[in-house]
Amino acid sequence: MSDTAIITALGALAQTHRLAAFRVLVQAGSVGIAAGALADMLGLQPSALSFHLAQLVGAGLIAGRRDGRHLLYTADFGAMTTLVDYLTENCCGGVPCAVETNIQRTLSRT
Amino acid sequence: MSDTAIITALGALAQTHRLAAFRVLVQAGSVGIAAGALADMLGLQPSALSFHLAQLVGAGLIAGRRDGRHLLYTADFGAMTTLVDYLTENCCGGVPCAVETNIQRTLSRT
DNA sequence: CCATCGTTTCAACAATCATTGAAACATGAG
DNA sequence: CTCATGTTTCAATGATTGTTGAAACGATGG
Repeated sequence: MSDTAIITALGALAQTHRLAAFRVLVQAGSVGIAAGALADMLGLQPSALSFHLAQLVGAGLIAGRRDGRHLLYTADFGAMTTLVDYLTENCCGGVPCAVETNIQRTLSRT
Repeated sequence: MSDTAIITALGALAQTHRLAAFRVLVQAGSVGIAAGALADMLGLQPSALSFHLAQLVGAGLIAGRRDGRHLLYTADFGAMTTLVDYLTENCCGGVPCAVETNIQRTLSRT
């Protein structure tokens, strides 16, 4: 993921409706959610949501696939991880640091 | 960190110069870097950098402190972690998932 | 086919953001 | 006190972004 791709991804998430949509999709998992259903959940006009989903797709954060008349959208977890890694890269000057993420905490509960 | 604070933070990072500045500060650690030195590194006019630093401060991602004639800026690691956690919250529907961050990899090298 | 449903595309407008240069402010040196 | 240095503030301009409504597109059922 290039520097400009990171900027695009951050910019895509830096908007109320897009962040909300992304989080819903992250929590929905691989089944995905149809555009219309998302629009209802978020209280957006179809065209407005379509605009925002296009930005998220362009940023590589979500993907859409057709299912009959519906378009199902799903979050791309790989892209999310790449983004997180980029932000924390060389964190604290490369010294192992005290920063602990919630993914890490989840995994430590074995 | 509220939803709007997250948006502010993401928006603050979603810009070439601000992302570059933040990353330099993240890697510089707690000593910090003076505004002028940062402007040189990034090739920005002082006023332009000041504008961007103000946005990062406003987003809580960095802090500035005076040292004589200089203003030293440092990254706020806590804010960074909060941001990362927010993005990955309820990742994969709450099921412990395969997403592994680089912070986590750093810490596992014990 | 034809009508309809779900979704996207487009054009237009308002609002927000980035950049620039000049001026102002704070600090420390002589 | 006065001057130079480091940094910020301000106003103006151009560029980008978000919203809206209407129109178009693709897929399905009758």
